[in-house]
Amino acid sequence: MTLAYPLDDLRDRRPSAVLTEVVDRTGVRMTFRRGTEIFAQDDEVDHLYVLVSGAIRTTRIAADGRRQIGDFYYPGDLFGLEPGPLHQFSGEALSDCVVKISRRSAVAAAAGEAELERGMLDATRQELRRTQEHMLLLSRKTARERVAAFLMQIAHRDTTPATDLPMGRQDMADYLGLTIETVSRMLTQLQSEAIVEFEALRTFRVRRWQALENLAA
Amino acid sequence: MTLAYPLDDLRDRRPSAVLTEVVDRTGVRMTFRRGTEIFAQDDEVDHLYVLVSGAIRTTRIAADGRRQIGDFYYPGDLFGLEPGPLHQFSGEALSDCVVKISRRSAVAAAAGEAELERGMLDATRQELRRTQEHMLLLSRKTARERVAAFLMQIAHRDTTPATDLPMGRQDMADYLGLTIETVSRMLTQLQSEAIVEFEALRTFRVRRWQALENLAA
DNA sequence: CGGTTAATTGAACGCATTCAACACGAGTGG
DNA sequence: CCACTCGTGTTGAATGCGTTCAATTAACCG
Repeated sequence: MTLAYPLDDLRDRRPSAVLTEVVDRTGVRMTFRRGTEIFAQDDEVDHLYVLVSGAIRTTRIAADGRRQIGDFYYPGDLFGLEPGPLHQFSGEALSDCVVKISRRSAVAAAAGEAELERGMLDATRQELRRTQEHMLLLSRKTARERVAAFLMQIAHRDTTPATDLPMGRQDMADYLGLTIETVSRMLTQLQSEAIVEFEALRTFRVRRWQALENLAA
Repeated sequence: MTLAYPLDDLRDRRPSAVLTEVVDRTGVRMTFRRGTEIFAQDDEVDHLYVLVSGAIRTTRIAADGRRQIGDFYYPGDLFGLEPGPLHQFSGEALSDCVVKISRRSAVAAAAGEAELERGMLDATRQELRRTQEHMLLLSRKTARERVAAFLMQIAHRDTTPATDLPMGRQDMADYLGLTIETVSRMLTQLQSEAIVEFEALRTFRVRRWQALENLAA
């Protein structure tokens, strides 16, 4: 393997982390305002994106207008990865954010074709796993369980006591396959049972972890 | 790339097709009786499977007993591919079937490590795409639309006028995130509207393609 | 502050589920 | 050939969860 860039300290990382590192180092830094599009549905897939700060959602609009959120991404995440040559989802900034972007060919040049492929495989696998979990949530969970699982997932990723929700209720609803009203009701319910507590509309704190875990099933 | 097996005629195929071909040629041929398990949930992922004849389902049982079908596989399909080191799904024979099985290391030896990885990436991408479509079906479609979409998907894959359903109603229900009763009702409904026609419990014929497509949304 | 968007709450509705009974088909044995 | 049984699928009636439609409240931002 020939390296056109010093990556020796990356050898022991998992393959997708190498990609992340390369993009973070060599990619073009771009900022996106809250609500703007980073890539669009039907765009060609040619870049790798690493989120530096802020939060991203991937969205898909069906022909009849029904909206679905593919996933949410946070700092450090690689995103914009898709199974085909065209984007099935669009990528949008949930908040003002900083993204590092590289063309695939640039990553291949920096890390080697083999390393790129290894990283892509690893990253695609992670994506598949997330999608499978998401599918399970959608297929057999009640509204209550979905919302609980969602809050747990979000709260799980940061250590700070108060967790920030970068997305609005509509985004949560479209991710969970529910309506905005149902999401709101479940949040109220979980709060009234002292399982979570909302300090603001988009900031909450888990009060009873065990209860939340049991619910999330 | 060094080849320990003659694969020159495979050069122009898509990467996953190379894997399929290698497994089909060099793998161990095994037969499974209807209803038997080919690999189990929590088994180590170490093999590649190519279905020669019959049909397969992948199943996942949640802690609380809720059952979900990941996907159905047909002759020519590569299956048993998963994102992690352990199987999240079990693989079961829907009918008596013939499967060719290779260890990953054997495929790597036959086709080369790079070719294996390229093929795995391609195959994982296909898997991801199927899962994404499945997710869309589960998140925002009505029972009627789900059943219609399912029948269309099945009917689409073969050219014979009468399509065989290798799975029972319970499997359909668990794939579609519905109950067996709802599936049955929707089938009756679609039939009463002359959109499809059941010649037997597990054999149907599409009467009005356009109507079915419109429904499947 | 007022104006605007986002979120919550309430009431009625409807789709899918649940619970229960019935029909059908395949296989077995009298 | 019919009776019996078991597994599978269908149909019916009642219930309930999440949606829909509508009104109210809360948060955000100039």
